[in-house]
Amino acid sequence: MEAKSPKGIADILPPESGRWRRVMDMGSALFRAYGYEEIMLPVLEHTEIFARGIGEGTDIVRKEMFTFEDKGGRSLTLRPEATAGVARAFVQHRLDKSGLPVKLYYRGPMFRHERPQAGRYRQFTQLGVELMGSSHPSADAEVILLCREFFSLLGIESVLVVNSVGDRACRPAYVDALRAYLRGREGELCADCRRRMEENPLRLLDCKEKTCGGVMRGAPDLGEFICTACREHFRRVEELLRVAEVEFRVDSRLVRGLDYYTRTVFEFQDPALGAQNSLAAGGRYDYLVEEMGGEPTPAVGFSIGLDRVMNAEPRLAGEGEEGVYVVAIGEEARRKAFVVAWRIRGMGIRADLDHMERSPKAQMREADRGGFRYCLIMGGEELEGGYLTLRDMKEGTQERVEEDAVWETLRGRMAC
RNA sequence: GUGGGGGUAGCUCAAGCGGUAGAGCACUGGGUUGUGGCCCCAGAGGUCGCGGGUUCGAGUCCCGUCCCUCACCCCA
Repeated sequence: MEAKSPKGIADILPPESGRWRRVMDMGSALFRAYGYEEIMLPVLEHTEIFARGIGEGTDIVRKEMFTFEDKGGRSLTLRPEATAGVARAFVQHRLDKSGLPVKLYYRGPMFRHERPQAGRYRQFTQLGVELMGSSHPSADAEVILLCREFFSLLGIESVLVVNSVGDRACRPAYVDALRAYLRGREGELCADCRRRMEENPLRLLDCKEKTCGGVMRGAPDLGEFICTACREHFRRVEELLRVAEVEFRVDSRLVRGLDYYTRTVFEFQDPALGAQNSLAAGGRYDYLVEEMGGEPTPAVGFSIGLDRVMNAEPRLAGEGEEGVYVVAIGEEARRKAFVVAWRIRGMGIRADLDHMERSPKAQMREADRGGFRYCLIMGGEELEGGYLTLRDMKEGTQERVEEDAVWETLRGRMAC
């Protein structure tokens, strides 16, 4: 047996894991400040949830899902994204019954079976929000604003691109026009695009194949086919973004790889990141809930690719030294140190001690490396004198503390 | 699924034409019979990805294979 994690699936070790935790905690706090509550979703769903939600013809469903049969012969799939699961939960628990909108956020691992590369892993972490029940442009604007705020708090420069992909009323007409334009030009398209012509012609718009790009340059423009209602909706979203002084670019070729999107779609990109430069993406999905069997419920949301955010080197406030390392010299002192550390921890203060029978010097070094502000030293002298030595590792000073006064002293020091 | 690059110490990397495998960082101990960071000294740590071949001799050359990585594609 070889101890090795599966391809594209990685561990996140300390101290890196600490940076992840801080970013996730910051995100959660931010989402709550905007009125979103956490929904904790299962990692497994029935395969149909994704097949129907994301779209049978999408690459995700066609070739990127971890799908298997359980012992009862049901087909289950590790979630490749979260929105379909949120919609499923929304319908299953009749969340619309207790008042709209429902504002939820989630965080956790997603899975897609792709060839790994920079910024693309088979297990990756997403942080996202869904605002369900409102068709108002202010809902679109709120989630976009929230997403931008997330990046700005981390000091990450990102470019916001928005577009409208229309709805049931107008998109079919555009798709027809696109097909008509492409008819006769199939020979110039890549194999994937020839297939997509039937299943999801919109995807041809952002195909990166050179020849396809050439063909698409002359294609009808999505922006000109959008119906009046969608156009008006998009105009009001843009207006709100301007009021909030959000910089953005409209790109009528921006489409998403998931079928459920309608009207507003957007993406936050980091040009410095390489091929996988999309940090976050989202949009409106007004038909997904009814697709899942619920009441017609318009909704809008986004998802942040946390792995890519971490690759973008977020600026994090440094964590200063804190806590107490208990240094023990001699067996008797070790017994006592064990109890002292336990009591300090009981006070809610970070504390640690040596388990390796190391020298006092090595114990101090451990305290230094571990980022402890204080060392509480006890040895023969202290045991005899009935006091402890408290060393401030930052200032390099130390003082005697009477045993009975230790707890109060620590409590006082930790407060400031 | 298709290409490019690469696998040598825990990490980052060296080893002219084949000739006893090294450095920096990290780690452990010592320099201080009980005091961190800096410095000095010492130590520990390697199936040279794996298998086969050529050779007196292979980290080095040949064949195969696995893995990692970047890109296409896809997308967060």
